[in-house]
Amino acid sequence: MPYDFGRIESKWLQRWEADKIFQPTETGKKYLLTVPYPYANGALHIGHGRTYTIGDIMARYLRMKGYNVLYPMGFHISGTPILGFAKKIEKGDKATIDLYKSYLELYGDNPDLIKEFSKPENIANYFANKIISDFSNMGFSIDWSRVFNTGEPIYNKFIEWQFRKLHSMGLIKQGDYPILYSIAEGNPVGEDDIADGDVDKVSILEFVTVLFQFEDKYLGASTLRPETLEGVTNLFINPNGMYTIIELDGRKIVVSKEAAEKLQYQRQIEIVGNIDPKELIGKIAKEPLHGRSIPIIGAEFVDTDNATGIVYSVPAHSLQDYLALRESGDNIEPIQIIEGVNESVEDVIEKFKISSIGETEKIEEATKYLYEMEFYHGIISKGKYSGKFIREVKDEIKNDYIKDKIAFIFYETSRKAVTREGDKVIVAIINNQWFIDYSNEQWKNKVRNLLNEMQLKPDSLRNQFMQVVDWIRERPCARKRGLGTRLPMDRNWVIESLSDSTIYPALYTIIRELREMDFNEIDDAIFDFIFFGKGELKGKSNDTIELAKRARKEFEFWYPVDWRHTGYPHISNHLTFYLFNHVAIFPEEDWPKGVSTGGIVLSEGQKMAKSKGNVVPLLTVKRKYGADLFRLYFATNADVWYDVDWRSSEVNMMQKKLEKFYEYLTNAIKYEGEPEERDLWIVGKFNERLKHADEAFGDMRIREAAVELFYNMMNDVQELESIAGKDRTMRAIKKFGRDWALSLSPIIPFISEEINELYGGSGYASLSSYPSYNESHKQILEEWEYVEGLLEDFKNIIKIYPNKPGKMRIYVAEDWKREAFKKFNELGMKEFMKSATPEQREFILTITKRKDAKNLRLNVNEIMVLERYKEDLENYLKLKIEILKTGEDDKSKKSLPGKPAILLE
RNA sequence: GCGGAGGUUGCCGAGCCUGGCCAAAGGCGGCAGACUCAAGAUCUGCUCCCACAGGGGUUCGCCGGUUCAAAUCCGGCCCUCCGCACCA
Repeated sequence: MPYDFGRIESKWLQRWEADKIFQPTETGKKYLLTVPYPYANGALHIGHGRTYTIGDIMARYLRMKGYNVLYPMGFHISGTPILGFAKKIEKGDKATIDLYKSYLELYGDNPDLIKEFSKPENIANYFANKIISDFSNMGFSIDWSRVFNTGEPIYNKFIEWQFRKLHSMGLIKQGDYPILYSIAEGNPVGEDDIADGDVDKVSILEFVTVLFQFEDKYLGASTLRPETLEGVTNLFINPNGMYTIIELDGRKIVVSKEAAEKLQYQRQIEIVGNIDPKELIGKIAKEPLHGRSIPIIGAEFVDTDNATGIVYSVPAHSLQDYLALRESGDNIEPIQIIEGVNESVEDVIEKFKISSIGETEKIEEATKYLYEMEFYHGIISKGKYSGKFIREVKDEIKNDYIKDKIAFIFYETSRKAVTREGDKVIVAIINNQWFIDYSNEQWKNKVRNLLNEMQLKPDSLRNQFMQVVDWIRERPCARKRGLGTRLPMDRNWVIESLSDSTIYPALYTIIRELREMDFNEIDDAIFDFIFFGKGELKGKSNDTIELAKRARKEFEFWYPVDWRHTGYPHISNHLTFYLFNHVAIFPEEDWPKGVSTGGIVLSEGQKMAKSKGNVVPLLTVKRKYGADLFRLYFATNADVWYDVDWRSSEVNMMQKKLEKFYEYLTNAIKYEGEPEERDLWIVGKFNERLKHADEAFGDMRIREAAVELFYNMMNDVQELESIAGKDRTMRAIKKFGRDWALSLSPIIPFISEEINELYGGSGYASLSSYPSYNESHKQILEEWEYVEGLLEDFKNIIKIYPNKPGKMRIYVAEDWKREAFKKFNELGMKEFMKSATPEQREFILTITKRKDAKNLRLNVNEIMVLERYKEDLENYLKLKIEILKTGEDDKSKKSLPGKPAILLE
């Protein structure tokens, strides 16, 4: 019977679905296992597939171990991406249209359906449906009766309830917040909206703009190093630039024209007029600390499109300033204000071999070098902060300047950036931005306590989480656009897509009851009742009350989440929010029990990326290889927490192995008759491997379990076949074939069902008990392993034997050696030596030097075992065998108990 | 910078927690053989060096240490990769 995965997989899919076998009811030991829902904006690839496969393998394993496992799934549609794609399709953007047409083609749908995709909800619905079929095809044991998406009204009500709760607990705040922004679009922009945003990240820099008095105005000079203000010697301004006078907080300030535009998005300013830089150059300004007179010097290197387009110059501590002054010939004496650093600006210029100000790259590198040195080791030697380390007072200095109104903050992008449409990206301050206040220390402490109680895999996860909890601050939780749930406190805002997906596993438990409820009756009181058992449902209809009670029961039964698994990039965001929000909203008994993170998937050795053309869609994999093969590949190729590489050549190798496995099991059943007793070591071997694999599964070491049960077991069977021949092997396989298939059911569920049925198993393999360890063949296994040792020795010798041997003499060690060795093991060296004969002493001294001494099998009746396998070995090795007791022969004297001497001739 | 992971024999990649059965699983690649008219596929064996009757030597990023014994434990150093937020 050839391995036809298409036939087998669709057969079992239909049966599973017809019998709804993955829709658990509230009985027995429950286990709620979740994986974050996918974002429904495109076809899934094998990277997504791996995470859900790991979840499913664990779900299936635990189900077979007697747990009542619920593995639910929903869809994420919140945020801007789907909206953005819909908009682009509406606008006729070619790249986006081609991409979505390719998805339609992939799924075998008419590419003309693309028109539908100008509506975001159509994109979401289309892909949600495709993902359901993709996931089902992969054999995931998901309860689809509980599916929902984050855009539907019931979900919105649930999230609104959550946010009103957070708000009432004082965990939601408002404040001003800098953000990347496109003037042309009038909107905030994320990494995805920026050209090359993924490869060259844009961050927000905080410049301190210091005000230097000039006549009735001020010049706003920007710096990233406000601690050097004491050392200022002059100002630089671009003679070819355009400058504007603005009014801010009642003062007239000169900045570049570009800066003035940006500032309109950051502060309340008014444009007063323009000013020609020539009117400034050569004149004098006053620095704000002591009112020293400072010359204004023209310098073309000043970029008017970076910060305010005016910089102050500290030649003693800035390479660029030093070089500029040296080249302009202005005779200005640097003012040293930092000590404790061994190298001066001149030294660094020397060190990096910089000859002119044009060498931008070298200067950048050297500046970083100098800055890090001064920041970590430098001590301020002038002014108010004298004697203090820069790293300790830098922030204080900045804040003092702002307080004293001699400086303000100017936000700038870390590099020049444009959107994918080519519009300039700047930094804007959003007023009254809503935040979730993750900086709250009491809240953090609760999360820390939870982390100490939780099960986490891999072990390093606990440290990583603790670290994140330490540095996490307020997080903006709403945006002005996007799909999702409107913020109940202010309906102009939409809850941001990571913030609306933290406690939703709770919704899986009750969604079915909510759907039956009269939608208008669903309100906060209903959620309070279901989740906390609080309050009475006054004024609700009887049906609603009844459903709410049922929902309460479901929730109490299934919650908390026993395990959540996802990829490691989620540690610092989603998983952390998941913990924080559970801790805030739910009572302690409903807090998460365990979390694990997994590695990512590489394709042919590289990160998957559309630009590299190595993205492998889940669907094509399923069509080409079948779900079982896909699952087996990921199970065996790397442990959960490591990255895994998808290489088609290796997948092909694995396919052959899997076919062979299937062939063994389907063939074996056709063989009549009982197996030979002497071949049953294979059953012992299976049980040993099963025991080991069971332990590994329990600890989520899926790879170890899979390798043991699949690879190693296949090798054992092939070993048996090469010695016992096909017929005997097949009859032996029948003895444990069904258990073998069942033991692999979490990984290859379809083949498992097929084999289980073939072997007359009743019911579904997926719902069977996991096979249990049985030690009835332990003795024969040990005896066989003794023979394996002999074969090993034979191989070593045959390698160096000049021609083909016709005969092998096997000398079994004399009994006195066995006795001596046993005695030695019992008594230990010291005691043994006291009572031993000289002959015994010499023997023990020589063999204890051998490193394999501990390995000897002493409990085997060697002659009996050798006689049993003599014929098999003769056929296998193609020579005659003679079994003898050790005599006087030199070679034969090498025999040890459990390790006979061999003589070839 | 902060935090995490890791550097193993031609390549990929186990082992390391719980030192000795470790010249170190498995796969790829390579070599030889079987099969074949031939190629491919498949199967078998070999694949650090030297011995050529089961022996010896040198290896697991580098340098030291602990130990009878270190790829494994400890200390220091060098190098690589990943995450660091308003983005799903």
